[in-house]
Amino acid sequence: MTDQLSESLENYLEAIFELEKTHKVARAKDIADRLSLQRGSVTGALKTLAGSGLINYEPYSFITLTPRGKKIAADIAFRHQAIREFLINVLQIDADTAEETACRMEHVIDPMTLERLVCFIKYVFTCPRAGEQWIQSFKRFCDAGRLETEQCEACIDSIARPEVP
Amino acid sequence: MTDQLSESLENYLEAIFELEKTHKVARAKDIADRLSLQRGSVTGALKTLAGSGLINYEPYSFITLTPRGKKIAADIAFRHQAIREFLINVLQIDADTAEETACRMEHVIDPMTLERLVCFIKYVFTCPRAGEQWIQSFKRFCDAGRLETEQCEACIDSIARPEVP
DNA sequence: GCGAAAAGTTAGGTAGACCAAACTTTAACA
DNA sequence: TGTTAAAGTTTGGTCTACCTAACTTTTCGC
Repeated sequence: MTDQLSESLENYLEAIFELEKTHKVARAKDIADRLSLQRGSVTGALKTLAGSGLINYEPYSFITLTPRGKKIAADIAFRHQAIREFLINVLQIDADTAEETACRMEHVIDPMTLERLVCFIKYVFTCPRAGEQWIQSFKRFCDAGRLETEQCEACIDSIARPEVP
Repeated sequence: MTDQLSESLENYLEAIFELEKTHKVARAKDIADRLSLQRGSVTGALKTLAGSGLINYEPYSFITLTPRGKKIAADIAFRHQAIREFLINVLQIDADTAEETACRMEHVIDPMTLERLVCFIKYVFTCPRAGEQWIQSFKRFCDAGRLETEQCEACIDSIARPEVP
């Protein structure tokens, strides 16, 4: 009941969550397609999830999340989104790679790291010392393998100071 | 042969790698202890790894990594270390949590993300706009939930400009 | 409303990764 | 050097998560 879900079951729950959003209800076929599994594999997982009280499931009927299931699924989706944002906006990873990596990392990140990650993204785009310009410079740092020291002076001077009342 | 290792086998390889460093050779008992497994479980895994040419293994004898095994193990250890460093030095996660999270993430990070992560750590501690002071400010940002805007002016003025010849 | 296609389920099977317990080999020391 | 404890292995079993293929139910187009 309260024990935590396997990576596999988390994926099912996440798929149902997304399908509910786009299609109102989730069908076994769509879940199978989304996770690249055979239809037969889905049935067993649905029974497990229903047994844990996370989805409403009767044979040959539609599948919906219970309140408990929705809460957990939303949490998984949040983890996914936070990691994806970090990879894309901070590390400047391409969208496809970021998506795939987020799919794997979402199952292994702990609450503390998640919290800090979210906070860090916010910090980077809030603190005047960092920001979009600073991230663009990171991208060039990656390509060049070194800091463009000759532009440091101008870069530092360009920092916008926030108004303090 | 060339197919990639399961998370489980990566853990065995990493354990053997660390034990070789500290004890010269790895013994099945130590591997079992390190991974919190029963001795019986280790034997099977060792056969698999030997079959893949990653370790030297004869029944009742010591275990060592082959060159190929060592290369892979070193790569796993590098992934582990990079993630751990990021968590501790950038996100300011405590050492124990960072260690545990790195143990899980090392199996799912892709080469591109790893490269960028390593590069990002270097960037943060190289770019004058960031650095140790900036990270300390991040820590306060996490606790306070907001930027200490009233100190922005002084913070920006305190940035050390690198000498350019 | 009927028949075929699509969707869902069931049954039987495989593979990986583990465990517990019995058994074998090695090592240690008295 | 012989005995015994520790280390290593084997065996048989479990659990999860898949698959394929046969079968059942539902849905949809005519």
